[in-house]
Amino acid sequence: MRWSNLFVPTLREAPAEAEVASHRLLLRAGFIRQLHSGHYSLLPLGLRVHDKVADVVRQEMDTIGAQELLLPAMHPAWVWEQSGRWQSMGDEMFRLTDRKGAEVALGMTHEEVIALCAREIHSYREVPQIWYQIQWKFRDEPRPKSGLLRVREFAMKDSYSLDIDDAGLDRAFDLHHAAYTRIFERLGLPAIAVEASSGAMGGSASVEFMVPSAAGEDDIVRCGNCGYAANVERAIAVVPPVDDPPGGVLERFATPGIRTIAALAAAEANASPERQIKTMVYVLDGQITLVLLRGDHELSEQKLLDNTGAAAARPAVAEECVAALGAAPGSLGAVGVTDLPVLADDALAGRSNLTTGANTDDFHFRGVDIQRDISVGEWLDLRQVRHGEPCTGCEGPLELLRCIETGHIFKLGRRYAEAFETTVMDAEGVSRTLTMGSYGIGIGRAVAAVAETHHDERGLCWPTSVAPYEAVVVPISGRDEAVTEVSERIYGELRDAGVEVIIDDRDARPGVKFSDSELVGIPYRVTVGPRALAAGNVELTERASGNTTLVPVEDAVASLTAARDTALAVL
RNA sequence: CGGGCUGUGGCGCAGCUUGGUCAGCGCACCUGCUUUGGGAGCAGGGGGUCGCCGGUUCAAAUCCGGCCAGCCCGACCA
Repeated sequence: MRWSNLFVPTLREAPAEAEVASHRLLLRAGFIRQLHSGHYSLLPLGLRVHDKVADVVRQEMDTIGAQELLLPAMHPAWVWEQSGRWQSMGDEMFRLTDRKGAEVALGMTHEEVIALCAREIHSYREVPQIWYQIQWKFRDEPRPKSGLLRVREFAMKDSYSLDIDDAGLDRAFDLHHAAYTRIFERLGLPAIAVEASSGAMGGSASVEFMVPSAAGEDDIVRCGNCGYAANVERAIAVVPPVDDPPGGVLERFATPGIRTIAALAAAEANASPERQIKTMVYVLDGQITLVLLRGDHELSEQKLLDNTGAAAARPAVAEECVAALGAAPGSLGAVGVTDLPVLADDALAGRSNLTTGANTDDFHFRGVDIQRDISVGEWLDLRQVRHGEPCTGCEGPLELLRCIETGHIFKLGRRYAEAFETTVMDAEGVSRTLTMGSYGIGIGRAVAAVAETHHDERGLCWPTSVAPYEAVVVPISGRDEAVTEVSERIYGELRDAGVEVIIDDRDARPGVKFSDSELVGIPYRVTVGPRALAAGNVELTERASGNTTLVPVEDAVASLTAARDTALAVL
């Protein structure tokens, strides 16, 4: 490809709306353009990277025996009604009406369609199956952001395993786990596999592949010592015990104007945050519920949902608190509350002589003994782990890491197969419902994650496995015939050698060509200039390291292909 | 959905407070000449209903109201 023919609209300055590195650089380097919030056009270079990422995924899926298919992006409403998700998906599903008045939706995922296809399987002899597709998915995200990281339409590789029993599902799950590990390695993504919440999908195992990045939206906890890793939605840590002074007598006292844990700690002796009870009022599936945590602990809403089985949780508004308890937030407590469900975090178990709100504005209780004074309905793990807390496995300090979720695998079980009566006959002639697993990788998000992980102040530094082109030949001084001749020759030979190469044949100054090739992030550059050429040499520059070596003209192609092959072998 | 910010040629911005020779600057683009190892120089040139609608006014990019869009934080989110 000749740069003069290539559509790469590079920008000297990044558009103001781009904040995170991948968004800025993908825009500046001419890979993507936004059409609308959450909807991006992939320009030629962007599509090449996208395709390469998809190909890596495809190869590794094929390696574990998965078969590619392609399912419709538009689904009739009844399919989603039959699985119960027409309602539960809510506003996140794009819905429209066709000319006949029939309701349809743009698919956000394909469990239903797969379960329907799988009805063609009739015998245990025909399983296991792993089917995958790379398909455009649509989700009406409340807030698209960060370029390709969170969008409303995107290509996703999703695969589905179909098995007759749990052992088969376990095997399919493990195959995917291994395949995903290889995929992210090949993409140059330092993904960490973490235990995750299954969320609304249910299921018995759930692992997310997380790439550390400040641009991410999820937090994970990791132990550098023993390797424990989990999404904060599930993570646990050792909570060092707190010594409560004995002899607490329940006593109400005035706390005028005090509304926060910190203010109470400052005003009252023996009421440091870890010796207070934080009372949060939540509405769980419509039911007002008190949620109790240690004063210095944070609630994890996902744990609240997961551990109660509730479908929806939201903090109660002040009016609801007053109506339910007689006081506004800041003076709330669970002492003596018997008409509402009370959930308490495990870290409060056995605690005594604590301080908490008295359900009268400007009053608190001291001397509270959880066991004696509060009717706890259920003890649960509800708190969010904090940076530096001891690992439950080895006591090593846990680190909290912000990450991009690039992959998620989990066991669905029989929910969808049951909804569509997807059954097979087993060896005994008994009808058995298939069990499914679901395994996703966002292709565009992976592209962004690679950009996020591989760039410097000059631009992108693509790993060779996904680079839009592998090499660029840069002739310096288009007027020098020897330079032109050697450049064209090397360009032709590289193409013949199977290298994806561009020649920057533009009538531009060297600085422009260097800057553009670095911004775009092509891994190898061959610079042909009169200076080196006079001694029979050209320069070979590696984008990522910036290292330049002089090589004789006749060795250039061999050196470059060797370097590329070495890089690809590792990926 | 709550909070904050922003909409002026392709990109980055100034102008708005104090309405009127303000539609302007840098980059990009076009033509010509020169130039060619890190985003060239000179000369000439093209391009903008100032997000949209309405109002105030002799006069609106500028003031007022409404709407729309985008970005950021939070909530939400297989």
